[in-house]
Amino acid sequence: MRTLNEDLIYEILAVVDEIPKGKVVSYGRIAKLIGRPQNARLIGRVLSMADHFGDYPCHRVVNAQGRLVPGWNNQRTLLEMENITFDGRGYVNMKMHLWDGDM
DNA sequence: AGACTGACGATCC
DNA sequence: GGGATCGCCAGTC
Repeated sequence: MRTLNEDLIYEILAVVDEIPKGKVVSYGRIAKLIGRPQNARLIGRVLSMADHFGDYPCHRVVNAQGRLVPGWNNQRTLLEMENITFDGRGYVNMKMHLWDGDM
């Protein structure tokens, strides 16, 4: 049986791949979708190695504050290309771009 | 087995 | 709205 980790990766990447262009999702939102509402940190962990599994729009995943990935300054540029807008501090406008999820 | 860490979230101030 | 603290879960040392 696959380790919990492998199953987790599959589910997370599936959700990430479903994120429409011009939208962003918080880690907590994905965590809830995969059935681990309190494991939002796992999303980031998996996404960090998502590139090893394939090409996924991990740049569309931000935290609940709308903050981008620390150390990945280029993420903002990628999001701007997707018509994502930012507020004065460089945070994503969650109110406007937060993906509905499974709605 | 135990302790620390982290692409987080919610709460409190 | 922003900064600080606690809580969760899994991975890593």
